[in-house]
Order: sequence, then structure tokens, then C-alpha cells
Amino acid sequence: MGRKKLEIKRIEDKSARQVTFSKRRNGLLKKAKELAVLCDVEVGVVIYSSSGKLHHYCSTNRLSEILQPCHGRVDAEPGASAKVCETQKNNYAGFLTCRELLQLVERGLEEQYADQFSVTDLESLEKQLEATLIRTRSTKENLLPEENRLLREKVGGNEMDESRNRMLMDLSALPYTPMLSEQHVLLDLL
Amino acid sequence: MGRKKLEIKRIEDKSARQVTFSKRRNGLLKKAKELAVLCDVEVGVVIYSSSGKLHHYCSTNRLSEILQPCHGRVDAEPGASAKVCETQKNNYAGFLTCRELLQLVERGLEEQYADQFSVTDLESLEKQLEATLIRTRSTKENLLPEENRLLREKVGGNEMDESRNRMLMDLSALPYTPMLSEQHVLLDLL
DNA sequence: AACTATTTATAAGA
DNA sequence: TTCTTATAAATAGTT
Repeated sequence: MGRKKLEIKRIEDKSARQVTFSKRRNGLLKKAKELAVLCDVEVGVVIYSSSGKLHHYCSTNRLSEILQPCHGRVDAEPGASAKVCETQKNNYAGFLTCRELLQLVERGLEEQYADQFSVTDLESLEKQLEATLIRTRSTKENLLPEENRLLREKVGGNEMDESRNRMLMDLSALPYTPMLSEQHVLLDLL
Repeated sequence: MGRKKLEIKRIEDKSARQVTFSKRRNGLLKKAKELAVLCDVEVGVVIYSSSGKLHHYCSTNRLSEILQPCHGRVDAEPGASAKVCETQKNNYAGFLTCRELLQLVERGLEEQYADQFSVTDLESLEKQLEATLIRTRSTKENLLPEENRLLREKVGGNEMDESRNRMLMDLSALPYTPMLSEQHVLLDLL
């Protein structure tokens, strides 16, 4: 985009690099905001300029807290930052949400990508993930009938409202795969 | 950018929102990469789609280093807050061993089993576990050839000892399943 | 910082 | 879904 097509490689001229950084940083942050708003998703962007300055965007406070637990220190008062970190700590003690839990796994994997994990470590992780996945499915399948029953009750009654109706539709959209046969196929595969 | 100017607000039509998400997510990740290369800066992008799937880009191997400015580089004021973050560092997944990581997952699931999670929560967890599982396998497959090479080198030499021998046998016992086809079958299944 | 010539991204449509 | 295309947006080089 510009007078000439630009090859994507490090811009050697420092001044030109700085100008491009400024333009494209703004562009990236703008795109991130648009994506978050248009598609109603959580987006986080973090940029460190070579001078060490931090630029970032987070579509929600929660994401910001999760991704940058100590980020508050960058622009907040020392006292406040300590408070943020304290809160964070408590989150990790045992009150993980579903999403936060998986974020931990994701982060752990990133670390492994670095270099320090062996094939056998990954084998172990893989096996445990398989087991966890199967257990998650099992739990879901067990909950389905009960949730369905409750919903039918609501629908059958007179108090059915819009939100309940939507919940029912969401549920019926879930593909039902019998747990046992699924396990067999999975295990054969793996 | 497109046939018409688009107002930046949540796209209500689900299908259209999904299409736009897919396009703009790719666009954002591409822009992030370009910025990182052109301007020689560190960039991290994280996107959670509403289905709970994680998409991300990171210009360096160590995602956590970028996403957690707890490493002193950006630390404005040292002292108390730095100390807090030092403590907190130890609580994060990035610094957990493989085993500790999975223990966290197990504990999190136990919490969920209690009662407070819905079918849709579990659906989301399931999806994220699938993605993580696939990524774990991919990493393993990538590491296998190199580890094999190193082991063969050792075995070929004279310094081969008992423990090395055992490692080799462990490795050769690993079933090798090509990553790509495996992904396809898995995705079809799930 | 502004200004444009171009390239790039992408909204609709096929 | 995937490709096509008209148009909007971003931006490289210039002033």
C-alpha cells in the first residue's frame, strides 16, 4: 500500500523504520479494535518498540488482566499495581474459569515450543490431554439429558420467554455423539 | 474496504459475522507479522473467537515474555512492585513443569464437575482441549526426527550406555502418525 | 505532519 | 465454502 510495493523484511534505515512503525502500529491497533467490535470477540495486541516502549490494545479488561497480569505496573501507581497482582494471584489459586484454564495450557505449550521439553514430555502431555478431553465429553454428555429436561419443562410451561427459547435452540444445535463409541474410535485413532 | 463502507459495530447476522471474523483475523495476524519484521519489534496478538477457539501470533518463541512484561524490561519503577511480580512469576504456567500444568487442568476440571458449569461451557472447553491436543502432537512430531538423529548418533558411537539405550527404545515405541492426515480425521470426527 | 499514488484488505456477490 | 471483483482503507514515498 503505497507508492511502491514494499518487500517484507527489516527496514534498515532507522528513520524510515521509525516512521513505518508509527503508521503501522496505529493501523494494527485500529484493525484489532474493529475486529473486536465487528465480530464480538476478545482481542489483545501487545507491541514493544525497540526503545522498549509498550503499546497495546485489549478489547476487554478481563483479557488484559489475564494476558498481562503485571501490566498495570506500566502506567499505574505502585500501590495499585500491587493490588492488581494480589487479585491475580487469587485467581490462579483455584478459581479458574473454563477459559482461563485453557489459557494456562496454551501458555505452557508456548514455553515448550521454546526448547526445553523433550518428546517424552510431550507424549505425556498428549496422553493427559486425551484423557481430559474424554472426561470433558463424558461430563457434557451426562449433563445434556438433565439440561434438556429442565428446558423442556420451561418450554412446556407458560413462563417461557425469549432467552429460554434461545437456550433451547442452542442446546438442540449441539451434535450428540454417543460417549462410548466415540471413545473407541478416538482410542483406535490415537 | 469492500463493496460498501462498513460501519464499525457488531455484525448481527451470525453467518456474516463468522465470514468477516475469518477474513479480518487473517488480516490482523498478517499485519502483525509484517510490523514485527519490517520494524524489528516484538508483537503479540491473541484472539478468542466466541466459540472459545484461540488464535494468536507472536513474533518471538517466548509468548510469555511478550505477554507478561514481568521481566524487568518495561518495569518502570523497581522495588516493591517488582518484588510482587517476582513472586507472581512463580505462579504462572509459563514457569510450571509439564506435570504441574496438567495438574492444574485436572484440578480445574474437578471444580467444574462440582456443578457450576453448563453444557456450553464444557463444549467450549472441549474445543480448546482438541486444539491443544493437536498442537501438542504437532510439536512432538516436529521434535521426533531431531531427537532420533541425536540418539542414533549416540548409539552408533562407543559411548552408548544403558540409559541412552533405554531412551532409544522408548522413542521407537512411539507410534508415528502423520500430523496432517491425523488432523483431518480428528476434525471430521469431532 | 500532510499529501497522493498505489498497494492491500475486504464486503458483497457468484 | 471458496473465488471473484468492486471499492474502501492503509500506507510508501514525497513535500
